[in-house]
Amino acid sequence: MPKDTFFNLPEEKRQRIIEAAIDEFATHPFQQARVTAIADQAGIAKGSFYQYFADKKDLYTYLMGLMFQKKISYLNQDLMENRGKYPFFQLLREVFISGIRFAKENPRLVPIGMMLVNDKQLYHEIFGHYEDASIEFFRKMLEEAKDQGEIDPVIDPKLAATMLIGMLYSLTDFLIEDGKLDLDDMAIIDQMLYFAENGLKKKD
Amino acid sequence: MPKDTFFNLPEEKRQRIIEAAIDEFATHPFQQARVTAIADQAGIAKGSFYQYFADKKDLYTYLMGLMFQKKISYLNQDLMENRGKYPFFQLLREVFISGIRFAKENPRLVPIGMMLVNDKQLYHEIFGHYEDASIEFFRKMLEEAKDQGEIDPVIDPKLAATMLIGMLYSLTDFLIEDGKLDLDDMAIIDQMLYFAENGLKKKD
Amino acid sequence: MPKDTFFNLPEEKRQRIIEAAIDEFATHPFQQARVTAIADQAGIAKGSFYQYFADKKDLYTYLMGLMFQKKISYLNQDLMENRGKYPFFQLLREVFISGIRFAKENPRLVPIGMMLVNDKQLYHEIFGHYEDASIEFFRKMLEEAKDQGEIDPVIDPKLAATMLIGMLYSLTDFLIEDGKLDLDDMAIIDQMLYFAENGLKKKD
Amino acid sequence: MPKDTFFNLPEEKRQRIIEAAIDEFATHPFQQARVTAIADQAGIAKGSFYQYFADKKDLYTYLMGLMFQKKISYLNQDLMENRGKYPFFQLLREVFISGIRFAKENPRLVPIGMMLVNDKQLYHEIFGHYEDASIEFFRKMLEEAKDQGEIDPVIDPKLAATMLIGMLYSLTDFLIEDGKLDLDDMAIIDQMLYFAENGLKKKD
DNA sequence: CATGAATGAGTTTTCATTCAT
DNA sequence: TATGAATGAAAACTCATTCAT
Repeated sequence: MPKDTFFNLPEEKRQRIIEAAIDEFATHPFQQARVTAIADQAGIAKGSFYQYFADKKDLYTYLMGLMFQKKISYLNQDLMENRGKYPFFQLLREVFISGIRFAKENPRLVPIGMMLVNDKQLYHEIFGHYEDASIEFFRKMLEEAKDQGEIDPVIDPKLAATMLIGMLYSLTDFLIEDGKLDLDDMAIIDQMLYFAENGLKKKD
Repeated sequence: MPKDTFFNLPEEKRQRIIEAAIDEFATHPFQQARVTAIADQAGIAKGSFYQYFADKKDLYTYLMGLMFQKKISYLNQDLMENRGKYPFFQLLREVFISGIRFAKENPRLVPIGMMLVNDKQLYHEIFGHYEDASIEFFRKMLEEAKDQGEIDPVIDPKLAATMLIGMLYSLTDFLIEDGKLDLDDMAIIDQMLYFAENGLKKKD
Repeated sequence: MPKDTFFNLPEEKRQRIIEAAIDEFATHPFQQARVTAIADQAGIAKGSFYQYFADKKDLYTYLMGLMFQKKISYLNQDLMENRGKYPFFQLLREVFISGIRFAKENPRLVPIGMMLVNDKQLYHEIFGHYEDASIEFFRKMLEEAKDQGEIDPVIDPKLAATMLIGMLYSLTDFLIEDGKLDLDDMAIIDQMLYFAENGLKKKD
Repeated sequence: MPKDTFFNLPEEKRQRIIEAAIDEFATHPFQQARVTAIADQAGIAKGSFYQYFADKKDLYTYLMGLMFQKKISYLNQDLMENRGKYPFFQLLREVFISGIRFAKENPRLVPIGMMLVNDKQLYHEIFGHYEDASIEFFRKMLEEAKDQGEIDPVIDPKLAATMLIGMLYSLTDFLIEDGKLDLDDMAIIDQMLYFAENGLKKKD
């Protein structure tokens, strides 16, 4: 956790530091990211950095927390809280939409997340050793949908969750590099859903 | 490219160096990987390293080339060369099988690939700016299959290629961490194929 | 010297600062001692510290003065003022007793003194270049005792003073680490005196 | 332990480094001593320092080892090995002589030892937690002499050992600062011995 | 070819002290 | 007077690369 001094800072300065940190972490993996670059970019003294944060990881962890919250905030809360009442594929659409909106509106955050996912060591230091949260999230949804008879009974929920996550990651990564896909966002979501729905739904 | 001196080395020594490099790059992202560690592990002098390679990246690039070739070598050559003659989903099964076999038999190579994919900067320095090869490969296969009427006409080949790649990546990553999935390799491939086939095939 | 602001402080706050300083200097040599730790421990703002003291050394010097006074205060004043009237070895006993009582009752002050004695540079900056006061004190006492015929005439007073000081230092250092000696304080003093007396007194 | 690279260095360079280290550690407590100063003084690059030693403590520990050996080497080996055959006070004289010769001939080493003795933490990290070696050494000698009837039975060996050490330390410290004592070395030893002998020997 | 010592730029982190409010 | 944010000069340590032998 950042120190009190950080939270006592004027909003504007705090933002400058956060933006500078995002810039650095979006372009360098954690170990390569330089405190000096962040301080310079934010226009603060190197020493000040350590008035606000215990060390590089402290800032990084804080940032990951913010990112996580932000990502969550893109999900339609009503749908998530009452997910029992909605059909699975509507929920899935909702999740796809929020994931892609998040990526589009926060393109610099995507590579940070990607790098973290790839640095298993760091990931566990920050989020502990419980199972990858997103996979768990999808797995549960699939399990419930299977019980409701919406999903093909031969499908293994964990495997399917892993595949859905993979699709989503790969796609958002692809999306934020300009011009890699000609389709507009809605078309992409429709195709993903079409693919997933036909792939997973119960055959009659 | 490594220098001639490297290729003049006795096979055994060359292998030792390559193995040492794989060890280091499998456990550290490129920038973090230490030339010293590789030299020590290979039992050569640090100075010798620079007799064989221009610098760290030279070795890394060479390694990526070897890896690429090895990966290719897992594909059934007959199938690939005559791919016009086989149905798409049989080809896809073949690719899935080879991908998973490669990952299972070369688990240290998987994280190296993952890390590289994540370091866009480095990736482009090494493979240039042409499109991601694997996506291109799948896209073409899908394109042809679409022409043959095997694939649902509403499917966008590039998008579908991206999704298939994503699934495969996510899964191999998952696979090499022991115990993350209870299914055996064949069951995994069957499920992936079942999912992909239902998701992509032409509906009647 | 501390600034006026320090002496205008309410007694209680002044004490808190002094205690905090003792804590810090007892556990860290001067250079290692941190102003921040003292301020934190005393519950004052870092800036306030510099309202009270010119710098770290200012506080340290002040503390050494207090310590010196306190040490003196353990000496039986009557005996010291009229030391001409008492036999040397009674005075010596008195000094030993006061030295050990001081160490026992102010264990945190002992290491501070030890560290200072060991940092010649700092010692001279604080106490100037006049001869070590304690040695001088003993030397004079011995000189007088020699004139009175209590001390063996072959004894060199300055050398003997140095040896007595050495014994006393070494012992107090030893004493404050629990369990290093099984004897009780009085037995220790008796032995020291027995040793010193036989070593120094005039033989007949 | 220094790395092999250090021992492979030409004698002359190794000496330069050792001398530079002694200079730095003689004038600064361990924490205050600067690697940069040592490297500069020795005329080597900062990076080279870390080719030779794991870190600052590595060099320091090595130095303490050298110092210890050197100190031992000043003792008359015959006397020490056959100490059962010699009277206690002759042995003591021998130890005093060697201690003072060592200090006189290696004046820069004395403050290093003093500082180490005063940094309990560091001392234990380097020499482990066994009892202070010099005190033990004297204690045993006294014990044996007591059994031989050379020492006054009321004397506590451990306490006496501590006092002897204290005298010796205090004196060597005093000695190396020029002009602090007018006596020549032999006179000093004679006085110390005269003092100790009268203080400790069995009264008839 | 092989060796391994030498280099120094670059990185994180610490902390006494200053200064604006 | 009190505060606590800001500063920057150090310090330890790392490592790719060069170079003399």
